[in-house]
Amino acid sequence: MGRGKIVIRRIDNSTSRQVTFSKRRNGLLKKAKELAILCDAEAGVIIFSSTGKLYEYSNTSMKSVIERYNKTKEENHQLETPTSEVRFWQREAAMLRQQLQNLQENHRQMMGEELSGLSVKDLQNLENQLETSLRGVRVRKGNLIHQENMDLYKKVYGNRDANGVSRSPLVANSLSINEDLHAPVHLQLSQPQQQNYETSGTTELGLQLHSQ
Amino acid sequence: MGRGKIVIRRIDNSTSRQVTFSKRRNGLLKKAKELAILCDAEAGVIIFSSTGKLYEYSNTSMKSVIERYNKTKEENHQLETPTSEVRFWQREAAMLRQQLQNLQENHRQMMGEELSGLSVKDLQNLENQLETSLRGVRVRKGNLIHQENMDLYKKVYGNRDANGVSRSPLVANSLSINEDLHAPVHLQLSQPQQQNYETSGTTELGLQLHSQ
DNA sequence: AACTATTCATAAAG
DNA sequence: TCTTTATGAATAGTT
Repeated sequence: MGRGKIVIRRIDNSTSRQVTFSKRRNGLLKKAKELAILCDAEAGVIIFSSTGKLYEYSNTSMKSVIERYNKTKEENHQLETPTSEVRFWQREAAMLRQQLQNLQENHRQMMGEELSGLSVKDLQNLENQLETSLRGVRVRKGNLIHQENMDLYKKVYGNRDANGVSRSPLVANSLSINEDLHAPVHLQLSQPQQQNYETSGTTELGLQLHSQ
Repeated sequence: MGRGKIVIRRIDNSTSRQVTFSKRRNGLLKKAKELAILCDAEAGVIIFSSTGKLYEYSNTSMKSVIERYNKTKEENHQLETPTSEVRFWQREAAMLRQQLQNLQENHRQMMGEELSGLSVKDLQNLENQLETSLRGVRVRKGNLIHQENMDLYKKVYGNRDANGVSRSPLVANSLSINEDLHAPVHLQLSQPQQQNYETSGTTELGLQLHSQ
């Protein structure tokens, strides 16, 4: 229900994830309120943002909702003694530490380290993943450079002739940036950057344009 | 959002109240689910119908949500002064959670995801790192394949002539496996494997030898 | 934070 | 309860 359809999967961009969270959180709480009023129900909504902040709504009280929930579920109330509270946090820390270790091992392998435990098949999968990532990064870099060059172009020349810009060598280069995505990957880190001196450089305003 | 506008007040007609409850309940649970997925949040929804029936949703588990809720509330209200031991574990968990988040963000970027916040320079660094990793993985894979081929060779021909093996076409190929590490990286995942049919294949024992 | 083009949710009817 | 359909609400993308 917006400018375009979206698929329901984690939003990558952290800013828009935050914005969407704020909008949909309000929407959800409003809907819960309406449901409770319209249908004479008891409702409780608890939301933790990815940063751990708590948002809640209940038409009665969260205490009442949770107690009723526990009663219905025939479970015990969670009145923890200080000792059990210590245990809770210990479990929490242990779980987090485990997650961290798993991720760290994975991360080291993606960094090309600690490969000795891997089979040929594992290594092949890792190689494929790295190639996929590399392609993704290059596409993104290409798009970003193109976008920044377009922005600089507009700054320099304004928006007049906006439909004819593709005839400009500068923009023509920008538009073709993704062309060699399937070209060989040069592995030498020390290798000089491929510069196209004909089409990149400093503008009249002294702005440095990017090139690949 | 229907054939007409409605005011938010208790629906008198019991039948349509029930119908509305059913529709809006589903809508609310769906929205909660979407919010959790889209925004990487933890959400819990508890609804009791006017007849006392329980409906619930949580993307994690209601137990987890309620425990986290109680913990958060306890912290906020400072109902009881946590013992130093509890505080120790709370700090520990907070630190681990932070580390985990940092590493997760880094990891997603190495997977080629969540690149929208990165500058051209960041992307260049990431690209360099991925290329370095890729080289490391390929070296390791080459060494491993060579080692496995050597082991197979010994199995087939025994250790006699162990010093002269480098003259064997099979082993000569294994030893030269790392030669093309600086050759272009072919990015097409679907590309056929480079097979050297002269020097790899099935041995007399029916053992399949690896090749790059 | 506001705007608005779109998609989505759902009230009413069958 | 399901399906259909007209319409108001929510919200994705943009500024």
